[in-house]
Amino acid sequence: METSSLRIFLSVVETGSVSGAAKQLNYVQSNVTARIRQLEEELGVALFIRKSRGMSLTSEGRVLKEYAEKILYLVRQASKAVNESLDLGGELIVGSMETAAAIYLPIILSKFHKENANVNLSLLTGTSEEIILKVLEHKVDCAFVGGKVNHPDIMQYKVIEEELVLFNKKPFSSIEESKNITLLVFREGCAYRAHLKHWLSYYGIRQYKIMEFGALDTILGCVEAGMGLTILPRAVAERPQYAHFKVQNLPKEISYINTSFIYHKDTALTNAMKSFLALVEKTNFF
DNA sequence: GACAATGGGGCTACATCTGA
DNA sequence: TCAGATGTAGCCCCATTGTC
Repeated sequence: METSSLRIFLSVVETGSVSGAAKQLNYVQSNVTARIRQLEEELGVALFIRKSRGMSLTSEGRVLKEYAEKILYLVRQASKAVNESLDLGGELIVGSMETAAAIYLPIILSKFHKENANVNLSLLTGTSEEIILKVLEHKVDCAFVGGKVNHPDIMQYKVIEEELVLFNKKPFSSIEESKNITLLVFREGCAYRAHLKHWLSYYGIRQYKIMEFGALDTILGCVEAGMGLTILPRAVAERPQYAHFKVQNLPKEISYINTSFIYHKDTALTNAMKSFLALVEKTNFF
């Protein structure tokens, strides 16, 4: 069994079809079909259920998927470790939710870069749920996410307790004004979005519209235009570029959320990873 | 029309053989 | 011993077919 076969296998799993995998890998469809067939012959089991539109995993396929992800992760780690031993620096992929990427990461990443100039550092942003999934799939080495993560494979510690505040063009004088509002939020899976919904249900407000965005600047631009409201850490309002926003406090019971630093318990502690962990530990986020 | 499977043929890497 | 020739296996692409 070759790693190239496992890559093709995982691509079919990810895209849900042979043609999708072929497009993703820049192969022709027949090549992917043949490689999957070879893998099935080698293992003596069917890995996929063929459908008229795409393929889905059999129970044996699901077992292989788990091992294939681990094997390819180990191969990547081995490559990183060898690069480090050759003093090539290796690489580190850091995941983060948008706000942490905008507020805290520039400080950490610039420090890390100064101390580890030969490490190829990548930053991947998304919602907390998306980033946690990527940590579990070993697609990022470590990450900053909102809230506490309850998963046995995740190592975590609190880096900061954020105070969340309401960003609205005209602050509410009473909660009655918040009926039929528009929420300006990140995609489903964002910890702040969940907190905002929690805040509304706290006051029994269930009628609202939702507008989703992918970037912090866009959300705040829409708040400024009077399109709706959002909740974000107070640290955002303290940034010079956002200092003109008038923010409103939330009830204390629901205004705090932890930002956690997480990594997979099986993550290989390469020099780059150790160095980043040490930096996060000694950084004062307040 | 979209998608998977199959057959045929080209290309490349590797092992083995052969002759100088 | 070494360089070139030959055979084989594996991977890939193209064209085509079958299924839904």
